[in-house]
Amino acid sequence: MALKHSKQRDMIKEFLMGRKDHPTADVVYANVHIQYPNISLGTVYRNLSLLADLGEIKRLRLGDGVDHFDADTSPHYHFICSECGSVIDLKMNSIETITDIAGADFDGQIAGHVTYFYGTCGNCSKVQSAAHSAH
Amino acid sequence: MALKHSKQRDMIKEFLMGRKDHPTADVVYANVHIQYPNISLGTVYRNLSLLADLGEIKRLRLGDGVDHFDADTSPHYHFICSECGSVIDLKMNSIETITDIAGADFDGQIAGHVTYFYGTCGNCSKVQSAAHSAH
DNA sequence: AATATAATAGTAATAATTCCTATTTTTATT
DNA sequence: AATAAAAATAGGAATTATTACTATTATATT
Repeated sequence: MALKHSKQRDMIKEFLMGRKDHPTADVVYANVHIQYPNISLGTVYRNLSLLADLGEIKRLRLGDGVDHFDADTSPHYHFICSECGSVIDLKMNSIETITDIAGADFDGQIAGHVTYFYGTCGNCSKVQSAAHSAH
Repeated sequence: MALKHSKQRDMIKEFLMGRKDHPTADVVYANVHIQYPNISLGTVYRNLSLLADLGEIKRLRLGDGVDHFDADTSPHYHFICSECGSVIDLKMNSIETITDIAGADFDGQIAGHVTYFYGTCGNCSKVQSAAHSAH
């Protein structure tokens, strides 16, 4: 049961901390694999899950069918672009009150909420308006 | 391209309209299969996706790795119980303002948000406190 | 150094969902 | 009612993300 140190886990965490684009498990694998060629995909999955269970990273489910991971565990929200799929941190005021609003007329215990926003990111918006004006 | 009528699709929609528990594709299959024994699982999946694309039903992704479906397309929010997995409609005031809050300092276009709440449902809360007081 | 145990690599298995194709249904037209 | 065109189906194969299995290796403890 006692946790043992592993180079693979260190590299996975370190890689994730150096990124702000919320990569998926296979992106983590592809990158760590460059510096540590015989790491296995199973090890990446196992450690991402372990780190998430320990609370050292966060697992993001953003409706695209693949889990994303984030080394930033501070409370914040995400935007996923419907065009290019990129995941972006949102700087925004707190919306924590929604848990109270939801619990006002409910007989269970609300522990929390999952929220993410979607639409067209800044880059894709620019590309679209450029393509439009070119016609 | 023109849509053609099918008994299978009717039965799937009808079944879904008679339920308020947001079943998954295989639950839909298991039930419709009773009255229409040679319907295939692929047909259930295809029609659920088609109906969702047409906007006649809603596809719910609630973080449990399986898609749920809801015949109620009016805007409302869901609660998923971490104990028993049941999905419950929430009657609550609007939280639509969160889209504006999120968009205040963002350079893309926010089209909408996905929010669901989790915790312990009323039933499971009762069971827990009963088990606790029995000690 | 010896031992115990956690972690790994590599592969097999699982689960949800989508894809494929020959056949059947539906719908429009005669 | 018969014909023809297109959509939908059944059944099974394929895909994708993820987890499980197991013999071997790495880590930590005495």
